Amino acid sequence: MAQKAVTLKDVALAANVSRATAARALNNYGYVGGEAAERVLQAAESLGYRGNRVAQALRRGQLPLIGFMPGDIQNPFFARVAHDVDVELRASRHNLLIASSEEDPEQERELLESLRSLNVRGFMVAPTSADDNAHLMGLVKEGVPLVLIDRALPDVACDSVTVDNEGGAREAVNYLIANGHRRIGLIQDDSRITTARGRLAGYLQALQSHGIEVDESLITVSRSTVEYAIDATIRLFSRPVRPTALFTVDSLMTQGALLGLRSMGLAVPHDVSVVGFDDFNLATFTDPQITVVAQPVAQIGPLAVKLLLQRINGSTEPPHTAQFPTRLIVRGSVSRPSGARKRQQPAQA
Amino acid sequence: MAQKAVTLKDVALAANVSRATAARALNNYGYVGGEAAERVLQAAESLGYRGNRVAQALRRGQLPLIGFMPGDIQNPFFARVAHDVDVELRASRHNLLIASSEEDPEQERELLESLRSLNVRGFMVAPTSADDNAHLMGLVKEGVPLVLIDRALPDVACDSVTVDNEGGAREAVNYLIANGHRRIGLIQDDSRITTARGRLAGYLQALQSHGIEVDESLITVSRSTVEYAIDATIRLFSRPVRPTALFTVDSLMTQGALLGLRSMGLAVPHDVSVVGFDDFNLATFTDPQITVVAQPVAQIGPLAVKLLLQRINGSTEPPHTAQFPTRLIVRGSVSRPSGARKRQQPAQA
DNA sequence: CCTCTGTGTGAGATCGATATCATATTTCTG
DNA sequence: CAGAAATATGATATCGATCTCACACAGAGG
Repeated sequence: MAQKAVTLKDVALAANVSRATAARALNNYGYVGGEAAERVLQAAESLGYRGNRVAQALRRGQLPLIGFMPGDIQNPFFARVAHDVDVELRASRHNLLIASSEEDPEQERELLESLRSLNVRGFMVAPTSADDNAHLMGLVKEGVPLVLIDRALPDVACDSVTVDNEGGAREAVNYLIANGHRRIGLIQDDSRITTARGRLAGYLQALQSHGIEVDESLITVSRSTVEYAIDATIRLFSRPVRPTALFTVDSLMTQGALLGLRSMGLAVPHDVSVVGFDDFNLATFTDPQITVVAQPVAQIGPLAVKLLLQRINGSTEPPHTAQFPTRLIVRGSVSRPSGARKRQQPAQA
Repeated sequence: MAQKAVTLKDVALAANVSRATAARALNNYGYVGGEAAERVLQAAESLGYRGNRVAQALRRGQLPLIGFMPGDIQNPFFARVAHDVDVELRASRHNLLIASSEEDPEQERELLESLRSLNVRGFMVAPTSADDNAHLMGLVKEGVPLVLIDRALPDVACDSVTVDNEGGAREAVNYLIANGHRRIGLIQDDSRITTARGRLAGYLQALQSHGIEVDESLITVSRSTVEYAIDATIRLFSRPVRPTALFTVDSLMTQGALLGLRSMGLAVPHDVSVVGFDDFNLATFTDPQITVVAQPVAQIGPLAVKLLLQRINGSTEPPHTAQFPTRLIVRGSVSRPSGARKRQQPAQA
């Protein structure tokens, strides 16, 4: 099929010089005669010489590629980060290899292996599991540049760019509590995932600091897709005693929750108050507008790239763990519980 | 930094055989003694031999990579396709290189060049421009496997997987006309993009087939992001004579339009009816639910992969141009125009 | 006992780019 | 004008995996 590409040898031949001289002319290093250089450049141009990045990579041991491994590229959060990373990386002539782990630790490991053997320059990973990460520690030990995005791992000594999950969740739930809610549902990711843990921790802290007993039955796990979240919501709200409020840990789940509630005929915020982690496009178009914990998405990709490039360029600084603050954006999806049992809520007045 | 990886040579040394024998044992071909093979496998295992895909690629001239070039990975449509492609490709041990063209033909060309020199096995491209595509024709001429996604190009003789843009748009606009609208706004992409052209054509056909004169001032161009679409909407609806209905050509623009209309205090569908191309998660949560032209997104990625792999495996069939039908999903965002001048709409009753 | 075939193995070439080294030529310096 | 320094160039090794080739040695058949 594909006719073979023009190689340095072809160029050298056409310019009537050796490969060595041709290489020197093209990459301008060493001594090259002006006239010879001219002929080489000319030949390269007319033959459409492109260079073979694979051969170059073999020579210098690395491909100018970055492996990007989100949980799911369809999540707008990761899509945004991927986009920003792609753009930033362009400046340093790297390309982006994207491979979703699909939140499967096994797949994460395998993909990492496979990209590793491609001599990728570095990785940006949103680790699927908080515990099971010998493979990541291995990377670090071998000195492979690695930046964790969205999810930090204390065990893995590398750079990370995250968000204050615990604080954000706490603020959200505090806000619900301040509005008189005590039965607050939580729809969260698989608890392997560190962000899920952080957000759960924030949820628990908020409840406990207000002396509200934690009811395990209000905590539901869902995959991070709209469809799963719809199911989870329906499950949660089909129980005999319903939550009066709901906190969802990412935007796809928030959307799923909204759709689930609607399908059950429950009105937001009349029947159920909702706060979601991560803002989304239509949060202000829904009726009511949705109150969310916003993350500074736009800052994550660029910072991650900066850190990664520093490592690639040999920085041996101690790991830099950036954690951005979140911001509660109050809109209209929270009100006081309608059928509230007043006695249980002394702080309400 | 990164300590050097285990090479075949190391394995051979450890197993006390030559590189040739080690290679034979690992890839089982040719004659290898049972005992020697055993030792090699053992050594490879214990040393953690991974193989160097770059060296392999140099040898056989290709990297098991596919270049995927969407207009914007943040568009849920492309994110979905990318995800599906990623998953499908995994089965044939290929990885996905994603690089957004950001709808810039120049960038598309450059990225293509740069991925080309990586000896990528094939490309999936959503071409940014309908006209300016010598670079893609070049690829085809050189026999590089290429599948166009979402946007076909008649000039480029290669496989493509698209959707019936013209028909979908026509159906949408016909539906608006059937509901009594005659001043129908259009928010569309840059007209370089073939999908924009197709959808525009459908829009025009619908109008013309009903004898409605086309008013250029109702056609607005926006980039495909929520933000740009908000602006475009506001611009469109700030003109003295407003459209009574709006057709938007992709889901991000639909969302932007909804937000823009809301910001102007225009209610859907009371003041403005809306139909959007491409369905989206929250289309059924908004109030009203949004009527859309749905595309069979889930089918695009898998088919594109199938076609591309066939090419990679040497198929020389004539180009296969798949075009999926669209489906109008009627929800609640269209009603009869409120201030309609009845006289002009004889067909309304 | 001596070919012939089937096994098993290593040496070395190859893929394409690049860096090192050695070898010319100049050109300059004293 | 000798010798040093600068310039220009080509041979060749290298990166790691793979494959061809040639060679060894076994047992089989004559």
